[in-house]
Formats: sequence, C-alpha cells, structure tokens
Amino acid sequence: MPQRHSIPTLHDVAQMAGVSTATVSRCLNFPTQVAKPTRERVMAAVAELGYSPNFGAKAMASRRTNTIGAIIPTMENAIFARALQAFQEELRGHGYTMLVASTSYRQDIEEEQIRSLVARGADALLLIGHARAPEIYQFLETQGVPALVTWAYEPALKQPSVGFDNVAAMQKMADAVIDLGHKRLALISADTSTNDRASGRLTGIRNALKSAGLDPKDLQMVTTTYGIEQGAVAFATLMQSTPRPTAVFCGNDVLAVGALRRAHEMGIKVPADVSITGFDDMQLAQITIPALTSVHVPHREMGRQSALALVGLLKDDKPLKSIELGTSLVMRDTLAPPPHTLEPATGLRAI
Amino acid sequence: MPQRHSIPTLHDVAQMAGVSTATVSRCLNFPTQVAKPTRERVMAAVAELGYSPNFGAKAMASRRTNTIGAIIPTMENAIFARALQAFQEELRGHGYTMLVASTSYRQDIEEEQIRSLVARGADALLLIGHARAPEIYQFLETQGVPALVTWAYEPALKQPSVGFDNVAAMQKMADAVIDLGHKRLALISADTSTNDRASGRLTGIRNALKSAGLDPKDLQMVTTTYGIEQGAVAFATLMQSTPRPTAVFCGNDVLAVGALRRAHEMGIKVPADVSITGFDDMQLAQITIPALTSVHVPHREMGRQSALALVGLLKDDKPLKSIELGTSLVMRDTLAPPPHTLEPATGLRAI
DNA sequence: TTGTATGCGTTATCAA
DNA sequence: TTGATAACGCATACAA
Repeated sequence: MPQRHSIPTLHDVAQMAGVSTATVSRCLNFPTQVAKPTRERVMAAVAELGYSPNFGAKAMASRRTNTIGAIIPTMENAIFARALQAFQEELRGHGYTMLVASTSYRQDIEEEQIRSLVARGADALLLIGHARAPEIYQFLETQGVPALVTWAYEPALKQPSVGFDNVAAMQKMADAVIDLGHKRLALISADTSTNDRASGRLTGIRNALKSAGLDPKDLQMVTTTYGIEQGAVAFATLMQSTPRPTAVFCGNDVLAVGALRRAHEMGIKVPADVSITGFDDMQLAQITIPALTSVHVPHREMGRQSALALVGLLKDDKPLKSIELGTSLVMRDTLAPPPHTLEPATGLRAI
Repeated sequence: MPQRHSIPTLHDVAQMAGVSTATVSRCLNFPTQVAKPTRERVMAAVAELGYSPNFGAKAMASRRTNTIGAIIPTMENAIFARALQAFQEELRGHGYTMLVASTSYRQDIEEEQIRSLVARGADALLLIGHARAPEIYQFLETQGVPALVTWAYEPALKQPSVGFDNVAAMQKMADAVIDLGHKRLALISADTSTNDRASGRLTGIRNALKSAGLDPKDLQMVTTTYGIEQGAVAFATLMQSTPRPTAVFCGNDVLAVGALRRAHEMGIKVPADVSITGFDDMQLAQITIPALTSVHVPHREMGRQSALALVGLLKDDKPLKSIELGTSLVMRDTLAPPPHTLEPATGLRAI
C-alpha cells in the first residue's frame, strides 16, 4: 500500500474523529472545554495520524508565537552559551521557546537577525549590549516587539537592561592591580567602537588610573578580535614595547588564556614577571596553570532574570525595568605585585 | 501625533504604492518581473512603512521556509558550536537559515525539539548521531522532512550520515596507547546506552584490546555526564582502584581536562605516572599543561559538508548519501609509556 | 458542548 | 506587466 504522502492537518484529524476542526483545535488548546468521550476520540485520531500543528498557521491565527528570540555575538563563546542555557530553561518553564541567532560580532548581521526573528514572529527579543543604530530600536517599536538588553546595566538609557555595570566591574579589578603597585599597565581589548561592553571596561581602567593619580594616556592598548590565538598575538606585541607593562588586563578570559599561553612559550613568568587578568570567570579560568584571576560575571543569573522579566511583560503586562546584578573579583594566581625594578626617572623615558 | 500602532502588511504597502498585493509580492520575490517605475514606487513604500514580511504567512502560502533545523546535545560544548558555525555559514551562502535547538543529552527533549522544528516548517533537519527511537524517523518521513545525521558515519544504516567512524577513531588511539606498553587501561565515558558516539568509542578500545591479545573485560570504566568537574571526579574514582590504570582514555576533551586537573591536584604526574587522552581536539586541548593528546575530529568540515548535502537535496533534488570524513591522532604531551614497575604475576592479583 | 464561518498575511494561478 | 482571487492551516467569535 503506497504511503499517502501528505502532511496531516486539523481538517484530517477532524474528519477521522468525526468532529469539526474547531473541536479539534479546542481539544489541543483547551482540553477542559470539550467532553471526555469526544476528546478521547480526537486524541486517538491525533496519535493515529501523527498530527503536528503547523506553527506558521497557528501564529497567524492567534497572533502570537510564545517564542522569544535571543541574539548573541557568537555561540563559540561558552559564556554566552551558558547564559542562554539558563535563559532557555527559565522560558521553558513558562511555556516559551527560545530562538537563537548569532552575529559574529557584526552589526549588519545583527540587524539582519533582528529582522529575521521579528519576521518569524518572536514575541520579544533579548539583545547583548546597547550599541546599535537607533533605527533598529525604531523598527522594533513599529513592529511592536519589546526588546531587553543584557550584559550591560545602563539605567539612564531608555532601553531597559538586565545586567552588570561593565565600567564599575573593570574598575574594581584595575583598582586592585594598581593597589599592588603596578604602574605600567596594558589592555588587550575587543574593538571598543561597536562594543559597549569593551568600551565600558576600558573606561573602568581609565577611571582607576585617574583616581590613582596616574595618566590614563599611559595605558597601552591592543585591539583584537575574539580568540585564544588573537590573545596570544596581542600579548606578544605588548611584550615588545619598552618599557614593558607589568600588568596586562584582558577584555575577556579567552584573550587572557591566549596571553597566558604565549607568556609560557616566551619564558615569561606569570605573575612574577608580568600579571595577567581576565574577565568573565569562565570555567577555563580555573584550569589554566597558573589559574586566572578574573572578574566574575553573573551569566546564569542574567539569563534567568532576563527570562523572568520578559515573561512578566508578555504574560502579566509588567513593564520592563532595568535590573543591576553584581560582579566580583576572583583572585587566583595570575596577579601579584610588579617585579622589583629601579623605576627610571620619568623624564628620561623619551630619550 | 500618536503612533498608528499596527504592523504594516503587504496590503498596506500595496495601498501606499497604488498597486495590488500581488505586485508587491512579486517586487519582493522576483524583482525582474515588474516594471522599473512600479518597482521603485513599491520599494519606496516598503522603506517608508518599514515593512517586513510575515514569516508564518509566507511559509504557509509558499509551503517552504528556506530554513534548516539543527539539533545538538548542548551549546555549552564548543565543539558543537564550532560545527554549527560552519554549518550556518555555508547555509547562509545558499540562502538558507539555520534554526538551532539543544537537548541537554536527553532523548525526550530531542523528540520534542524535532517536533517543534518540524512544526516551525524546517525544510530539513541535522541530527547528531543515530541513536533514537524508530518512531522518530517514522514521524519525519510522514512529515516529509529529510534528516541528515552527523558526528557519525554508518553507511550500513538507512539514515544517511556525514561524519567519521567513532569506532575506528578511538581504536587508532587505543592501538597507540597499547603499543607504548600500557596494559591496565581505563575509560571515562558518557552513558553508552543512549549515545552512539560514546558506545562506538568504547567498542574501538575493546577492539584494540582484543587484537593485542588483552582481555576487554579488564578495561575499567566510569560513566559520567558531561563537564570538567565530572571528569575530575571520575578520574579520582579511577585512581582509587588497585592496580591503578596506567592510561586513562576520556570520551571527550572536556572530561580529559577535568581528569588532568584532578591529577595535578592529587600530585599525580602526567604522563610519568599516568597517561591521559582526550577526544575532539578542541582548542582547550592545546592550552593545558601538559598539552592534551587527543583525536582530531573534523568538526568544521562536518558542518560544511552537511550543509552542502542538505542544500543539494532541497535545491537540486540530489539524494543524500553518507560521506566519511577522516580523523587523526594528535600526539601532544599527556601520553607516554607506562611507568616501569614490576608486573605482578597475573594469578596473584586476587589475593 | 459542538459546529459554522471568517480572518490572519502571503503566494500563486489565471485572466486581463 | 499587472490585478483578482483562491488557497495555505489554524483560532475564535458567534450561533446552535
């Protein structure tokens, strides 16, 4: 017997059960509203046919999808993956589905993904950081799709955010480094022009320098893309400068791990010769030798709280409001006082 | 002036441009079929209104979505994330969009996700490994959704796969270990009952033992879930047994990194006291000290080839066929001959 | 408790 | 080259 190759629809189920499509629909969505014998007949037909509702049709008819989109820079960064895991788990518990998209840190792709998720009917969106063109927020508004920003906390902005203060977090770390006596500092950072987390962290270091009476201009900085190897290359570059920095901040743990590895290869002792700090406190930070000093970021909590905020908005019409989550310094083994050296008179440096 | 809060539709665009909805649709999908002046008028209206087509409606009317679903065990494993990155890039180049879902290694969730992606209209699916209930393949067939399996290569099975031979890959590693003189072997593995990659790798080790004249029963094995900490715990367990194994295979690099770390904490020298091997050859394997000996898996290539195969099927009706990709041993620093010890007479072991 | 009828936003067929 | 109009599969207001 040849397979009748056509996808079963509500209509097919209705026919097999001898009821109307409306009854089948009710059976699936509001089982209590239908008499038990009828329901059983319908459910049997559903099982028999292997019926599965068509999402598009459902979305169009009901004008909602119970779907929330999340757009992150890259899935290759475990820290985002973790946060999304928590986000998804929480959503799942409330009957929502998560749709992910990634941008490879490119703003044009992000815009494309936002449009795609909106077209797919996402009821709301989760975005990383605030840095994007105003037209995008405009677009989201005309489409009636609420968006929540995470990985940042900027209560002054109109767009609500659930996250942490990147400036303050990095400033705490910089304070600790400076307190140990470091004066020649460097930073390996992502591009700060399109990434507000990166620029915030840079600002944090500058603030710390200023309040310690040091000149922010003296911070050496290398900008690079994301990756272990990129961190390694950037570190090597920094080590060629004279005078060498005694402490190298890294914008995230992955860059720091690369730096650490290159230091090892170059025979530079960490932290005896140079201190290295990370940011994110991913698992990676615990397994390096020496273990990485880093800034702990509440990634799971951000995911969870973001989910709760969005569900609250969609289900109970609770307006979004910004929520600040805390960070903390995790002192491990890559930060120590600077090596004891004769400090050259400042004026001689240019000679 | 209050915002007219309603999402623009084809109809709105048509009205503003003074044409029919059919013309607007053509403008968007087959621009060449419409006269230039008309087209320009329509495009202006599209821009003006910020029109964005409704995906659900489009899918329903055209009966395809240009969307391919991918279901992986977890996004927290960078190796899957990488493969998907390549998969997505390739799809993107051919006009397809990827939809991801993850299962936390749970079969019930996988089934749910498969149904969800099918309901969302995925034109095809990418799945990891072959181990799932036959009803699921049945379901996919009645729904007319083709599925490709990756991370495995089993040409004997009906379901086509693009991947590598897990048995052979691990067997190569086991051969190398045994050749060095190791006799007391152990394995830290994921659950082999629901994970065909894990069971394949186990089989590989057993095969190597047999062909070396060793008893496969002597392989000590600890089953655990995925994670660095889990690997550490499993390793500690193994080290309590007497006689201690001299080589510990790990089902993946993440478990191996945990094992390595626990060895370090326990003061056990790797590889002098015990050898440890991984599987996947993720970046992680290069940054540990000592660097991890592992099996290189062609993750990016699997992603790329899988995308090409599925696009070939959907666009050009080329039937799916299984493709085998190669693996290779990556010898780094965690594998060495066993420590020199007096081998106890076999018969005495039980005393 | 169940059925009828309409609309959701788009594509595609057929005429014009 | 363009316009009517009939699907597409489902939810829901209203009627029975």
